[in-house]
Amino acid sequence: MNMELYKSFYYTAKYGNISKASEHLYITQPAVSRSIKQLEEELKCPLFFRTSKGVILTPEGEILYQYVDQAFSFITTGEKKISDVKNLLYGEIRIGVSDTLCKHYLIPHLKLFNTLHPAIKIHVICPTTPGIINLLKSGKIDFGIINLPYNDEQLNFKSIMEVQDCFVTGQKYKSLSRKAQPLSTIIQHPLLLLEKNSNSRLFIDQYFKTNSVSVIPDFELGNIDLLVQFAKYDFGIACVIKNFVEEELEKGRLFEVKPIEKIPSRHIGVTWLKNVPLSPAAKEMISNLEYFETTEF
Amino acid sequence: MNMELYKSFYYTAKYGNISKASEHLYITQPAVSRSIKQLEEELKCPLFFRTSKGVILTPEGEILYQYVDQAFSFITTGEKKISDVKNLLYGEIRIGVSDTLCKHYLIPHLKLFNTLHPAIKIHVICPTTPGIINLLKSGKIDFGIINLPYNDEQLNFKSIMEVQDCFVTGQKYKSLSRKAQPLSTIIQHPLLLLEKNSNSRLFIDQYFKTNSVSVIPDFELGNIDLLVQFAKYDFGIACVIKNFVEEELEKGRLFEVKPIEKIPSRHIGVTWLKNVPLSPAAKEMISNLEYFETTEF
DNA sequence: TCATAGATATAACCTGCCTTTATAACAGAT
DNA sequence: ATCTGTTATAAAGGCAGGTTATATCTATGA
Repeated sequence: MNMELYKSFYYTAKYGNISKASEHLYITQPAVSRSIKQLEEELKCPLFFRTSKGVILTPEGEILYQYVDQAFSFITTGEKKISDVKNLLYGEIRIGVSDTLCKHYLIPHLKLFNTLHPAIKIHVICPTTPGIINLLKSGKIDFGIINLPYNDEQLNFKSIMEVQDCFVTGQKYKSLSRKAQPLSTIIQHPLLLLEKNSNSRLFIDQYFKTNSVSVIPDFELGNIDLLVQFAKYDFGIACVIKNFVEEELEKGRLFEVKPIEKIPSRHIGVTWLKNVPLSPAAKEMISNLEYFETTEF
Repeated sequence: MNMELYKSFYYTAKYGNISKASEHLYITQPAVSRSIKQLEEELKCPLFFRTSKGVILTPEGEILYQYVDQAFSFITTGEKKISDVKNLLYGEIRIGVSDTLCKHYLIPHLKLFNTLHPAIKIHVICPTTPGIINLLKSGKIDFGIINLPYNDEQLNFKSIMEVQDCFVTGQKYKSLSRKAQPLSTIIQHPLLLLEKNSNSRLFIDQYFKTNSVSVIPDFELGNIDLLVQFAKYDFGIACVIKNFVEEELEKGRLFEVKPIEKIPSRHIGVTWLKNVPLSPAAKEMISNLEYFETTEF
């Protein structure tokens, strides 16, 4: 059954007038006239009484119209929703992000995004980096926020923030912060590092390796907040992202222990599937991420 | 927006596979492929992820599909309803008919029709003959059942039963029933006739006029049942339709007074608008009417 | 690693349907 | 009687959309 015929039927029924319908359809009257005739033939059923003032639905036409009318309003709302999606008036974004980045980077940003686009629903899930990659590839999230570098053929990456790792400590080892220390000195103190499954830990391990030191941390913790807490309570020297502890350093609650061998800076990035187009909402959020300033503790 | 595109979209989404969709649409795969592309262009929005195993709806496509799916099932049920109407599995019939014809002719027929077509709703309205004509012309009823003859350019008529008027009486005037009486004798007794607004009354008045008698009835009643009751209670001689009082005559509760001047037979007929096609259900009922036997009191 | 199967995309061609044009027929209204 | 607005009909023509042929991609299995 040709759906185009129903378009003629719909407008003709709506206006009770084939000529009016043809105007709204931007085609000529005979075209509509014939479409209706064709529909009537295919349904084997007259749908309109023809009069000299227009047309009137037959009882059968009336019945059909009830359904066709509904059908068309569904199509129309469907199209409206799609246009809303494009205009960020409707939609949802699913984000995968680690605990730390969620707290220190994403949350403040989400707050802004939400005030700009209140109709967009946002889901956040906080697994490890490999978990994020899996969720991405199985289509469960739109994009992930991870620590770079990361290599994957199927993924796009975009740096959204440059971060600098650093060593921090509490009162007990404050003296070390007076001047830069050789890495070999630093590692003689108790060390607080992230757990082995994190990308950040891989990065810092690489740094130790590059500088030919072998490290066995005294504590391996799940996120930066815990590292900071342990450092404050003088359990040792923690390796954390400096950008996220600036306030603690300024207010003298933590002290930076600078190694002579500089830790290279690295990047936080957003990543998404190459072969899958992003939704307009996700695109919008990603494009905003890079311009956004992180906040402190 | 071209509705045909949604047909391709619908089947492709349903089967997650453009090739499968093309089979169901009885067109080739590139045709469907292009239709979808066109729809995506018109909505300015990708609707499917293409994979090597088929296609998967994008989030926007998913949203659209919810609406399109609904729309299509409305169209489908609409078409189903129309087919039901044709097969007398759905529909309604609105009938205009006088009290008397309703009781003695129509009701028994409706009972049969209803057992044959239980899904058809039937509305009966019982106005006078002019009322029936008005309802017809204003589209409020599908057909009327009236006493013929009746003349109207806009109407079709079809005789469905031949009826014979007759004079009947109770015990009091029983003696008149022994042999045929001259009309002049009959009218010297109290007469019971229908009210002046009825077609039947016009007919019998015409009969009196033809036979050059002038009649002033003692009672003018609204329907045949009342005439029969009054006759039984010896109020006089009633003029009624013989077909509807056969049982009363047989059982000796009424007696026929035969006039020498025979009353011409007349017809009950069904009438409907010329320029408006009848619904299948109405057509079916009308075609059955003529074959149906009337019942007695 | 290569070949295969099954999916979609692309390009060119061409056909048939649908639109347009032009006209008739009809009903009300002026 | 004429004019206006309605639908129906017939003929002609153009283009939307279908077909054919081919490319490309990706899993899958030998």
